[in-house]
Amino acid sequence: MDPVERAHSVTIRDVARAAQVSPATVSRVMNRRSTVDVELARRVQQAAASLGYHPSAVAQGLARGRTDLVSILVPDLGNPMFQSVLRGISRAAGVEGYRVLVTDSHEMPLEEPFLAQETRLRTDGLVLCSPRSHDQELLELAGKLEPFVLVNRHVEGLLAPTVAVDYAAGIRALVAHLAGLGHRHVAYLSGPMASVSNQQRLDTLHASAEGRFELTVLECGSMHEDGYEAADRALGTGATAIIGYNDLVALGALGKFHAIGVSVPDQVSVVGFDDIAFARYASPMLTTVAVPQEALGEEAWQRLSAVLRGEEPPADVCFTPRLEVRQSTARNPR
Amino acid sequence: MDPVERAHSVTIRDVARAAQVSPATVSRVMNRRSTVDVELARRVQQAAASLGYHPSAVAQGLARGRTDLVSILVPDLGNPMFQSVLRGISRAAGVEGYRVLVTDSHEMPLEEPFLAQETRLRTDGLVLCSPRSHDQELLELAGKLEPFVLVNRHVEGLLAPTVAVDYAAGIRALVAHLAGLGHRHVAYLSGPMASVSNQQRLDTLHASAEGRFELTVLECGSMHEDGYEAADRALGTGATAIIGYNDLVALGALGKFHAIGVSVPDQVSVVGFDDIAFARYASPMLTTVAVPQEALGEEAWQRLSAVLRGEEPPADVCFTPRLEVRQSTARNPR
DNA sequence: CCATATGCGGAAAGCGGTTTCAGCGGTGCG
DNA sequence: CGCACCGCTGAAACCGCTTTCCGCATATGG
Repeated sequence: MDPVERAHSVTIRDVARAAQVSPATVSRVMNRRSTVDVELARRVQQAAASLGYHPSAVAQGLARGRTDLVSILVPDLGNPMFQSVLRGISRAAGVEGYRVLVTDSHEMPLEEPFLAQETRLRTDGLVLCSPRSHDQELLELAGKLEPFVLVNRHVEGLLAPTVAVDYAAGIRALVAHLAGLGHRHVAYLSGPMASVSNQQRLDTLHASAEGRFELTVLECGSMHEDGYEAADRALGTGATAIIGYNDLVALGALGKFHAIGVSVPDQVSVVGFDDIAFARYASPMLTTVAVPQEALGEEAWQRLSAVLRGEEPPADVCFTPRLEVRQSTARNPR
Repeated sequence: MDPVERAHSVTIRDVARAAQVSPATVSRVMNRRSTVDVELARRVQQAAASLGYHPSAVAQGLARGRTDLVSILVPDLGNPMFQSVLRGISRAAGVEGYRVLVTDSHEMPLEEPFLAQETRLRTDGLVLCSPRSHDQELLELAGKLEPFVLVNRHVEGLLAPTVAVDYAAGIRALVAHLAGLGHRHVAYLSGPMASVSNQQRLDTLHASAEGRFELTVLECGSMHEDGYEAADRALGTGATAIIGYNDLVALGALGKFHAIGVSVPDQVSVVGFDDIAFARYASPMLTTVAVPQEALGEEAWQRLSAVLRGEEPPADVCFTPRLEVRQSTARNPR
């Protein structure tokens, strides 16, 4: 009764009382369920409006067994690549009335399983974006994560819908490009060592560089600063071309070269991965392997959405990235 | 009973039954509330573990009247500025066990009130980031949004905790810098016309440019592409310096100039706002007004957190941005 | 040794909705 | 005119968990 103590929101019962109907009827009106007498409906609408009633999403969630929320877990919210995927999902999900809960694992693979489970518990489904955990861990976790979809990662034996990118093809295109420009020594600025996608790129790189050029691998990281810091180390190896783990790293290297007066691509070529928006606006414009980022998110949502509706999700998709040759690569000057 | 039909998750009752205790006791054990006999506790723990029990966040939310979720509404998830703020909030909130629900209004001021309310309904609190709506609208909405905090925007007469940036000071520093370099004609690439912050910058710009240089305003936008597209238009006005609405716009212009062979800063100076990470890595490195982005998010969380705990939030804070002079500005060549 | 304080655990009442089910009056048809 | 059916509404169960309240058993003090 105490108005101070009960600052709480107005409930369906309050509306029912005001409109002199039962809560059931209010619920029906609010949800346009079975037909309700037009006069009653009007009374309910009016009561709801004048009381400023809004149904509690939490209570609805409990009653309906559905929250209209989905989670997405990314390794680094600071990476435009994941931001784009997030945008893609967020936009597509929004159209169907779903909202998105974001969790950032801050590139800490060990935290990932816990975070994934924790965030999943709060929503109806989950999108795992470039998970850094091991296959084994994901397989064990799968049961508790369902329904979920996997983005940017294929896990053998996992039944979850997957939206992936054929990075191997991207690597091969990159290698062919650099070899074609006459480069005989290439440095790879490696991503987080724990990252599976880094491992894959590394394997493919080794395999396809074989016989074409010498490959030097330098531990680096996944962010701007890492690339910036590693750039001159890479140059020191004598490499004439540098492959960044992703665009962030490549752009970081670009920045460093500019700062120390090393000309790209005249003295050294630089390439990245992802084709984030800034790759096109950097100077020189970054040659990179273009991944359809928003489409990745969009496709991920299509699959999650289907599963949530109890339907069969579309078949797994694997985008073949496109080599985007711009200005940061040129013929080997030596 | 049918295992197919009841694929549903295991509830607290299942655990209670398995451990031969009441649901109340299970709850107590799970929440380490009042002391429970160690033997019983063990039984419960074990039952929970073996059944793979995890309490339903939704049910907890309803029962406790608290979701441990907060919302954040941003005008453009694609803007690194907001991503940083989001990171700041997300990180700070995470420490206290809160997760973040993100909503992107896609620079559509008219949608904002609806989205704000909608997203607020699902959580315990809201962070409104650079809202584009009018003061009036926000004032009317305030009651239904509480508790919330305002970032990057001050609204007269609004009691909500506010974390702001003194853009006027930034503008003045910028104007002084450009005037000091001898620029007599400056073009402003205006942000979304509906945006309040754009309006403010415009006003301050007009006021402080008075008597120092001629100011031409061009409608532009808030994104990369907008800046890219507007760059040569700006050059066409005869301006020797260009102020972008934000870094995205400025970097877009930089990209265009590079593409068409206009040298920055030799032929034209370019400055932006925010100091997103890429500003430092662009070439030439962008002169800009640096806003402490993650700190903005962090401070916002401190205030929201206090209100959620029922405490008095810290006083409003207003960061004074710092002019970050880099390489994209130089003396007027004419 | 009895009365009172103390602590632990279960029953039950919510939290704020949705949904099933049954009752009610009214209509159509035989 | 009576019966079956139909559409609309309210009562009540339920979603899964928390928390108050109460009873019981044991420890404690007089």
